[in-house]
Amino acid sequence: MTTTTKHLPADERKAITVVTVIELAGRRNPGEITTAAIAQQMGLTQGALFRHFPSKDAIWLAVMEWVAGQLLARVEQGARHAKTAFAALDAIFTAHLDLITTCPGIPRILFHELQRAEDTPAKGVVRALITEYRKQLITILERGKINGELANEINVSAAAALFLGMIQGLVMQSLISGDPEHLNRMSSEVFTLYQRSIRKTT
Amino acid sequence: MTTTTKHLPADERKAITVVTVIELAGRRNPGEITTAAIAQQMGLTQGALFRHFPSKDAIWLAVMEWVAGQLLARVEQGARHAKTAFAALDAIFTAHLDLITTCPGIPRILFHELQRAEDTPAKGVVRALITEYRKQLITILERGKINGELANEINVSAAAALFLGMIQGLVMQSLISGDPEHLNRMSSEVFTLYQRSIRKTT
DNA sequence: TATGTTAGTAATTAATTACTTACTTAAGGG
DNA sequence: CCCTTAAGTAAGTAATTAATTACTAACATA
Repeated sequence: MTTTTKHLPADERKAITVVTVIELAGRRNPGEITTAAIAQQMGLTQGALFRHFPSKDAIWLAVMEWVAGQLLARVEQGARHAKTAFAALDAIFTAHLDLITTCPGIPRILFHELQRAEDTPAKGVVRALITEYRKQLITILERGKINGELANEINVSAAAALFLGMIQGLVMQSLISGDPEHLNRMSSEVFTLYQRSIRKTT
Repeated sequence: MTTTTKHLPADERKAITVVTVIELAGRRNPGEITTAAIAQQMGLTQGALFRHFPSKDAIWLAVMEWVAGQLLARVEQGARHAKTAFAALDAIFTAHLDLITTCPGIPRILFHELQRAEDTPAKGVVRALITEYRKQLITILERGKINGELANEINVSAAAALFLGMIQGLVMQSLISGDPEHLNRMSSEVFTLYQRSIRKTT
């Protein structure tokens, strides 16, 4: 029996808050997620949230840190356990899309935070996330050049940008079609094209 | 002398409203643009806006129609005056980035509208825009296959998705870096990669 | 010039929002 | 077993927002 007590330790409550926000972001505009909506989804009163977070921005910060952690962990694991550069890129691509498929709210949250005009701490976390992601990609791409997998003339910075754009494009397409299955159907075809764009042509 | 009277004909006032919103979206989060802010930027009182638009959503609808018109006009022109498929894609790519550079608010507006949960009329316009854009791209790509410019084995639907993703990726990168110049520096390098992804390898 | 219409103002309204406060309840260690 | 304290409730508050209202100035034209 899961003793569903009302009072939870702070750490646990914080963790639940984060996943609740991500779940809500999968269904509605992140900018329109109110503290009242978060609380209701958790079966809590609105005021209770402010026992654990000093402000709404603090909630967003916690969410971003969780997302960044999840995504970077997958990227790093993909980068580590792969022999070739292509295998590494494929692993990262798959892991990234897998995360997005399980948590459709994540790309929406990231987009929304980047749109904000103010330089919030949460935005800083997103910026750091993308910067680190790019760095990992560039390392892999340069390794691929040395291996002879990739053409020497390609611009690795552009190749990293295209990699991220490829994922974004897939996300946008599924946002438009409203069909999350769209993502899985298209992804392998698009990745094939990406490989063509950087591979060495013998 | 440009008689800067206060009273303007409705059509003119509507047009000014649209460009004002786009200009504001370049500097702040589209979701946080209030009717008061729009009015202030136009040198008008807030209530006056509702003489010309029945609701705020109607303002967004007008903005989307204007954006869609601008973008599709450029796409179609790019498609028309080009001899080869690659030339057409290049023309569209350049025209699209040019529009974004002059009006940085446009991609932000489109992203924001796609994020919204409700199915607003404005969102419908965006959906139609992207659908038509994709259709044009696919036509060009298929023509390219027949020409022998493109490899026969490529998936044109995926190639269209990658084209849009490429632009999105560039926009996102410049959102992150906060540097609009970043876009121009990177764009040609990324487009080179895109060409590699679809061209026939002899 | 008289008259009807369009476009404007200034003030107000109802709803919503993040955040606060005063009080209550449940945990759990000495 | 009690008592401190962390966690939760319920009812606020001040600020902001889209939309409305009653009124006025500018324009068109017969």
